[in-house]
Parts: sequence; C-alpha cells; structure tokens
Amino acid sequence: MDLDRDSALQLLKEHDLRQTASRVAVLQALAAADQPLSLGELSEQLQGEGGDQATIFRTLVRFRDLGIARVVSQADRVDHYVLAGGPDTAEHQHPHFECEDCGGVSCLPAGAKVTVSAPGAWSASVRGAAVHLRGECPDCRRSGAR
Amino acid sequence: MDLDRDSALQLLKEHDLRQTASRVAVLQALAAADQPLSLGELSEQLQGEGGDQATIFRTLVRFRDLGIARVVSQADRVDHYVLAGGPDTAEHQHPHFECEDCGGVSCLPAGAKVTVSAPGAWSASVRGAAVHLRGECPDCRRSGAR
DNA sequence: CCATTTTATGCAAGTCGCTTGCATGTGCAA
DNA sequence: TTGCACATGCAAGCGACTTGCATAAAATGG
Repeated sequence: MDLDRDSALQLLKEHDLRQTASRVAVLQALAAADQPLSLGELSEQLQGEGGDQATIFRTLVRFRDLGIARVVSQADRVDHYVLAGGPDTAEHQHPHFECEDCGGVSCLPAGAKVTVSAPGAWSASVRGAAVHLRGECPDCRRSGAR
Repeated sequence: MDLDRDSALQLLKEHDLRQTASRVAVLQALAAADQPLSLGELSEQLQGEGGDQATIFRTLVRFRDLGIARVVSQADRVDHYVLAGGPDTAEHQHPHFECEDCGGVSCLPAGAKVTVSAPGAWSASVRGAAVHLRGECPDCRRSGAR
C-alpha cells in the first residue's frame, strides 16, 4: 500500500498533529514498507530527510499513542513499527514472523492461519493478543545460515 | 520442576563444561523458576552467589549454544531464558505470553492450544517456529492497568 | 598431592538503541 | 503578521547486553 502526501497530511490533521515534513515522511515510509520498520531503519531510510532520529522517535511514540502506528515486534531488542489504523483497523493483526538468524521481521502471507485458545483466566488475554512466531525465515533456512 | 546439585553437575559434565558454583546456581535458578528469566532477574536473584553478571551472561550464552537453555522471549527488549533440554526436549515448546503492560513473560497453561499453518515457502519455517502471544496478561487486565 | 594447562571469573570499559533535556525554530490560529 | 504552543536538533543520559584483559580456579598428568 501507499500513501500520497495529501492523505498523510489529512491523517495528521485528524489527530490534531501539526503537519511537518518529518511526520509526512515517516507516514509515507511506514505506508510504503512491506515490513515492520525499526526506528533505526526508518531514520536511515529517511536519511536526514525525515529529521533527526530523536524526532522520528518522538513521532513514532506519538503515532503509537494515537493508534496511528503499532509496535508489532521487538525482535533483536528493537521495536518494529507498522502503520496500524485509519479506516481498516484490522490492519496488521495478522501474525508476524521474527527470524532468529537475520533478525528480520516479516508479515506472514495472507494464506497463513493461526488459531489460539486457552482456558480460564487466560482466555480473554489470549483472544486479544497478537501472534508472533520466532524461528528461521525461509531465506535463512534456504541459505543454511547457522 | 527442580534440579538437585548432582543432576546439575552431571548436566555440566555431559556438555564438557567445568563444574563451577556459578553454573550450578544458574542451572538451579532456571530449573526452579516457573517463568522465563532474564539476565537481570537471574543476576539479581543469585545476588553475587551466582557470580558477576558478565559471568552469568557468558554462562547463558554457552548454555544456549549447547542447547541447555533457550531464549523464549525478548519482551521489553530483554532476553528471557528457560532450561530447555535434557531428557524432555519438548520442554518449553509451548506458547509463551508476553504482557505489554507489566513486561512479564508467562508460560501458558497446559490447556492452551495453538495451531499455525502457512503456505508455500513459509510452511517449514512456521512449523518449526516458537509461538508467542503479545497482549495484556490476566493480572494486568484485571487491575485495569492502561 | 603438586605442577601445568585450559577455562572460567571479575572488573571495568565499550557498544547499541532507546530516551530525554534544553535551546531554537516553526506551524498555524487570531 | 504576530504570538504561542508545539516540533525539532543536538548532545547527553540510560539500561542492558558484550567484550578485553588480568587473575583465579578446575582438570589433568605426574
């Protein structure tokens, strides 16, 4: 998916956020990415265009608090964000895969199916939880890393 | 479960590791814990008895490389270890729950069921992956944190 | 039981990513 | 256009993991 400048500005306005170049850049980068991005990846990818890393960080925090973005993984001790909201709230509720070799985080293909259930007290918690799989991704598996 | 001193020593010997107080302490702490422990928790719990944090760290790394222990979660940007091996290898292959509020990591009760499947290239990776659920644990949910 | 060799341990310093304080700059409503 | 609340940059602070290096201790062979 993609996000044009106007939509980005609109999104910011909806949340009473000031429209700045940095925020638009972050929004578009997240929208364009086909994988969850970390603060580092984001700030590297935006190469100054998106502002200082601290700025991006604060932007991400604000986005997260407002529900615009979500952290979907902490693989390798690093938070990974995705755009998560707007019209289609269910966005990125699908399972994610964290590779123990390359540290990458991937969104599982549409065909993936996961069902979870737990008894008693855990029932509600489990139902609302995000699913993560940790293992070796297809690429690393193929290249036989490790 | 629990681990007596002799079993611990034996376990070390099996892996050609020197038998030291620190390692025994780490083994027993991991064995006694009913939840995955982080390096910090471990070094705090052993309070010097188990040696320096660097020592515990290296011990954990070695254990992990040898398959004696495993990292089952990186919740809150912190690795959490469990004893994972010995006779019952399937140990801790069950799903774990990471609470986004309190940061705790719990082993789901025996009754929990999880099934995952994915198409094509992901199939094998997914089958061998560890399952993690991220959400709000029953305790936090009850106390209405957040 | 002692000497030697191979590892393990402690301490301190280093690294990496996230966070935060503070002074400066800027979107935007009046 | 002006003023102010909010955003940005820079640099410093933190937490947790890692690593270098000198010292101590477990194994092993006499």
